[in-house]
Amino acid sequence: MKTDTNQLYTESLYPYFESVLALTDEEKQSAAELFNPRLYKKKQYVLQEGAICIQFNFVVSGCLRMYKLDEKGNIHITQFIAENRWLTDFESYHGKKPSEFNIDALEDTIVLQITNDNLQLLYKRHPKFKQIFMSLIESCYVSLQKRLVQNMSSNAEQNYLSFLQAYSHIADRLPQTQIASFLGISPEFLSRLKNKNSE
Amino acid sequence: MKTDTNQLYTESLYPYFESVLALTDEEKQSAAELFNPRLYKKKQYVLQEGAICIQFNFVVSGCLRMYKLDEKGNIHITQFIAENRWLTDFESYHGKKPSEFNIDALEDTIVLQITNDNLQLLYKRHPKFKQIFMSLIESCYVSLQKRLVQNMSSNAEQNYLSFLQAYSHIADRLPQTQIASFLGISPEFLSRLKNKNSE
DNA sequence: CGCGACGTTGATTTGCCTCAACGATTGTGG
DNA sequence: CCACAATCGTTGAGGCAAATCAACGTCGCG
Repeated sequence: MKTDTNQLYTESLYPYFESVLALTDEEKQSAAELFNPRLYKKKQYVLQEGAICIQFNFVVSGCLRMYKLDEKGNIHITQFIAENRWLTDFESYHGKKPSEFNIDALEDTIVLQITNDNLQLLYKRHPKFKQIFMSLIESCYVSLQKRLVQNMSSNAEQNYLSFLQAYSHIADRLPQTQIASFLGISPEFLSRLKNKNSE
Repeated sequence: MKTDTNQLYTESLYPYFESVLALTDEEKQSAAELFNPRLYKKKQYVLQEGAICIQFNFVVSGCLRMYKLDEKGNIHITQFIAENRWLTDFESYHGKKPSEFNIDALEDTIVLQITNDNLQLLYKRHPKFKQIFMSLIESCYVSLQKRLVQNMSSNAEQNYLSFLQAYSHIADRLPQTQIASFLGISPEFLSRLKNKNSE
């Protein structure tokens, strides 16, 4: 039995789905039943390295980061995911393997979650969702590839500027240290870049 | 009407599909009908920047590279794709948009190609292929993410060494200039790294 | 209040690039 | 089949982008 609150959150899910394919009320209803809302407080883990990523997350409000620790303990941020975007570790979620990544909340964050089993159930009930999630994975791939190319073909300053464009919706909510870690540069150097640009 | 030669090539396609899901003879037959073989000579373009990528390519033999040109004319290689692996520009293929990428052949290369329309037809005839291609896209995403993290968390020397491991099947067929471009370092510096390691 | 995260600035070091020159190899047209 | 061009790999000298280490001020929070 779902609460009214859940119903409220799932409302924010449909616009995403319908940007790919229109849904019937029945399809919306199925989705609403199979997603569960959850609140993560700032700094709380959504996924820890070594655990299996059992949830596919849709961010209703707030912001998550995904990162990997290297052998020296430095963190490397692979993703910032804020409102109306999706996040999971595909390898762990799909293959039920222990994850190499961590996910935590940079702000208090409300997500809608679906387990892999429930996602398969959703596919079975309404094959249309296969198209939708295939399109979702594709767009994740495309943006990752864009980021890789951007990184390879420019210096830190240009990468920072194009980050500001691509992440204009959340850039001012992110601490500089986090942005530096995402860009793969030191916080000190990012600080110098900013000053240089504002002169 | 398909030739015996085509039949021969498509044989190499089934093992890939069946590593995800077992196929019936009918499903194999449908796939064989909808894929077309094509030979690209060394240096020949498979896709040129600005064109729409209408084919999804499965490499039967040989090796392709995908790359992007930056404003200075430097090339940045995003992929090396050899035997039994897949290559397309998803954004262009799916969205029918002009591509930002180039694909060409590093060796004489035989590919099996399917257009997006035929792929949709294949999905319609046998929905099982949706699962298979979804799994394919996922694994593309996963390996791209691994590469990004590897790149961010290590220096050029370690990146080179892990490239050799990850690409051990084709590393010795690739010119050093190409490998340098893939790693995002200059050919001169790669040369110095190699000498350093072999001392 | 006091501690820890954050941002800034300076001095120094270093990883990697650029430019240039040079052999070796491949390939190609006459 | 040879001659010449193009591509490839190597090596040296010099320069720059970015890291590192260290010190310090500010702010938010328990």
